[in-house]
Amino acid sequence: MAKDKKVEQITDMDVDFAQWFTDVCTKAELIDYSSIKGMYIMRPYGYAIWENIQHILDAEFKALGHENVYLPMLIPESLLQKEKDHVEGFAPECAWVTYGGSDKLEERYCIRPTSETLFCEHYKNVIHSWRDLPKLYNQWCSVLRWEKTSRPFLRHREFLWQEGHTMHESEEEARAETQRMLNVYADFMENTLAMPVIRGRKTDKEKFNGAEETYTVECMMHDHKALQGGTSHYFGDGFAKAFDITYTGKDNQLHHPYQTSWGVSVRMIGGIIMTHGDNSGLVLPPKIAPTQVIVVPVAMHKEGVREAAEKLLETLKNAGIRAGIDLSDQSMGWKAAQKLTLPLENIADSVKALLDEVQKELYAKALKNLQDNTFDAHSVEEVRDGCANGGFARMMWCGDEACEVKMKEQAGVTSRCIPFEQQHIGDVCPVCGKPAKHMVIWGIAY
RNA sequence: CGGGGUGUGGCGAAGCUUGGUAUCGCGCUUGGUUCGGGACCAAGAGGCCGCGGGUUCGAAUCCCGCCACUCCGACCA
Repeated sequence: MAKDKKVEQITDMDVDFAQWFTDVCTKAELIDYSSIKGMYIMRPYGYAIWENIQHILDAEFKALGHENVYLPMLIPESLLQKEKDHVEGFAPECAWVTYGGSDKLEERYCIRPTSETLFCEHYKNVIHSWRDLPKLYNQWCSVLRWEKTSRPFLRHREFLWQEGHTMHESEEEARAETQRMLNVYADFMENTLAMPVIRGRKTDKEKFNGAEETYTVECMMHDHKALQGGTSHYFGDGFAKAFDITYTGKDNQLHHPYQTSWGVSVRMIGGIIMTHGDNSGLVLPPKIAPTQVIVVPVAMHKEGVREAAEKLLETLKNAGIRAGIDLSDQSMGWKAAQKLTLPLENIADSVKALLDEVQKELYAKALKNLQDNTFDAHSVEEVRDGCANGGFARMMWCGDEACEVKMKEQAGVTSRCIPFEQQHIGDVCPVCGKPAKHMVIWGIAY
C-alpha cells in the first residue's frame, strides 16, 4: 500500500546505482525507449506523475496571476540570433528544420530548445504602455536539445517542461518575481515531493546563457550526487534591448521592461526516483503518487468479498484518496505479499494518517541523507577526497572563474550554487589564497 | 564526440569460438484443479536472431558499415 512494489528483479542500488535507476524507470513502467536516441516514451504511470506535478504547479502559478499561452515550436534562425550569448549557448545543440514538404526552406528553423526569443518577439508586439505590465506568461510544452548523452528523465533530447516568461516595469519587481518563483519551486519540492533543497545562486560560469542572474534549487540524490530541481533567471533588460521591446512609462518616456524566466521539467521525476527509490523499486511520496492506495481483496471466490472490497474503494475515493483495486485472480499468497492490513473502522482517516506519515518519513530520510553527506572543506584535496563518491562540500571562494575551473580539474567537482544561507567557514579561497567572497556548495552533478 | 561492454519471442538467458531445421526459464492465452501467506496440471500462441551489405550451396554464428542501449570521459542546463 502506498508503495509500488514490483516483484521483478532490479539491480541492487548499492552495486550499480545508474543501472538501478534505469531498471526502475523501465520495470516500474514509467518509460519505454523509442527508436531514436534520447527520445523516450512516457508510459501511463510515468506520465501520470507528470500530470500531478502539472496540476499542482499550474494552480500555484495561476493563483499568483500567471496566464498560460502557447507559442510555436519553430524558431527562425534570424530570431534565435538576436541575443548573442543566448545563441552561443544553444546553437550547438539545436536541431534544424530545413525542408517544408519537398522544398528547401529559404531560412532554416530551429526546433525550440527554449522560448525566450519567441516570447520576446511576441512581447514586442503586445507591450506598449506601463499599463500592459507586468506580463506574466507561462507555457507547458516540450523542447528539444540534441544532447550527446541521454538518460531517462534526466537528459532527454525532447523533454516536457514549463517555462514562465515575465516582463516588468522595474528591476526590483523583476528581481522579486525571480525570487518568488524560485520559492514556489523550492516549497513544492519540499512539501509535495518530500525533497529537501538548497536555494541559491549560480556562479557566472554555470548561469543560463543570456541571463544576468540564475537561481537554483539543488537537491542531493541517494548516491550523494547533485540534481538541479528548478531554475529561475533574472534577465535585466538585455533581451528587451536586443529585441527592441519598449513601453511608455508613467513619466511619458520610453523604457525597456525587465524580464525573468523560470522552469521545471520531467527531470524532476528522475529526482523523485533517485531521492526516494529503494531496492524494491519505485517509491513515490503520497502527495504526488498517481495511486496512493490499492485495495487488495483476497479469497475473491467467496461470496461478498468482491462487493465489500468495491465498497471500501468507494469509501476511500469519496474521502479524496487516490485509490485503486486489484481484481486479479492472483493467489492468496501473492496478494498477501502486496498488502498491509488496517481495520475497516474509520478506514479513510487511518489511511490518510498513514499517507501523511509516509510523506514525512520520506522527507526526513532525504534530509538526513543531505545533512550526513554535506561537509565543510578548507582545501581542494578535502573536496576531492570528500566528494569522490558524491557528497556536497561547503568551501569558501574568491569569485574568480579560474578557481572554479581548477576545482573541476583538481577535485572533479562543479559549483552547485552560492547558497542564500551563507556561513563563514574561512577567510580565504583555498584554491588561490585570495580573500573569499562567498561560501559555495561543490559536488558532482547529474 | 572519444574509449570499453551489449543487442536472440514481453522479460531474463543459452547457442556464436569450430556456419547446417530457433532452445531454456519466467510471463502470456485457453481449459481444469486449487486458493487465508509469493499455487499446480495440461494444451497452445508468440521470433525480420538490432538494421543494411558482403563471403558461402547454406549465416544468429564469419567480415564490413550503420543504429540503439549501457558504463567511463568530454560537452551540456
